[in-house]
Amino acid sequence: MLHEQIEINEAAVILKLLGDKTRLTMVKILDKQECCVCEFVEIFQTSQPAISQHLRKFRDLDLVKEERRGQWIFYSINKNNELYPLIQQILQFLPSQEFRLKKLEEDGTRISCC
Amino acid sequence: MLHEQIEINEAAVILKLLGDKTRLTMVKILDKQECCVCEFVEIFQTSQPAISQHLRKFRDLDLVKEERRGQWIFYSINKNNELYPLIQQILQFLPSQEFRLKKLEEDGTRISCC
DNA sequence: TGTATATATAAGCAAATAATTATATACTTA
DNA sequence: TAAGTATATAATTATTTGCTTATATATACA
Repeated sequence: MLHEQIEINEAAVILKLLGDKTRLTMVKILDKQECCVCEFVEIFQTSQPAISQHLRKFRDLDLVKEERRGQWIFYSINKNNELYPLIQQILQFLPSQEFRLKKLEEDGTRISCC
Repeated sequence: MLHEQIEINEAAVILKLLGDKTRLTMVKILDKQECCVCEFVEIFQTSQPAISQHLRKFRDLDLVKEERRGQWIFYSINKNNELYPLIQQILQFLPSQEFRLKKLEEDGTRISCC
């Protein structure tokens, strides 16, 4: 067995968290680059509170790091989290989502903040 | 990239399915041995319809195979499912649940069917 | 054939979840 | 300091989920 073991209950919590297409996409993006709230709002064409609430769930599990820079708060994935190896394995199966940020750039909507 | 890619939406569906401690434990067990409904009822100390409903979700995604033998229906994991490689990776992080069936045997409650 | 056992399904309900709307906080800049 | 922007939080609501109870189906066996 190569991995640190994760208790079933704890694993179920993280899997449920990732079992939402918005959050799963967010994590896939954050695994490659940091991102601020306004970009997620643009990418998912949803409300800012909806995004903030998804991010809070990640924060509550210490899965992301946040760093304020001026008005903006940048989120990145916390690779030190004990659950990160599991997350990383899962993300390997998912297609790159870099096109989403590329699209923002092309549209000129990769907002001021970034 | 070693794996077949899985669309984000499809991955979110399976992760949500695994994001329940009962179902996650069921899959971990089924990955090692087939099991019938009555055993799950005993293991989880829950109702038979509750177990049947969990199993139906697996069947709907073709994640399990069922085989009737007399009165009993034995479930096993469908290793041919395109999502199985992802599931297998996830299960690697989880502690063995074989003790649960061992306990049934010791208790003499590894019921008539098995 | 009648009764018992194993399983599935349907209906109803309570809890959990995810969105919305409204508001608060923090920072920037004029 | 006032106005604007980015983000968080709280309250409300709609939807989803997982359980229960009741019932149906399939098989076994006396």
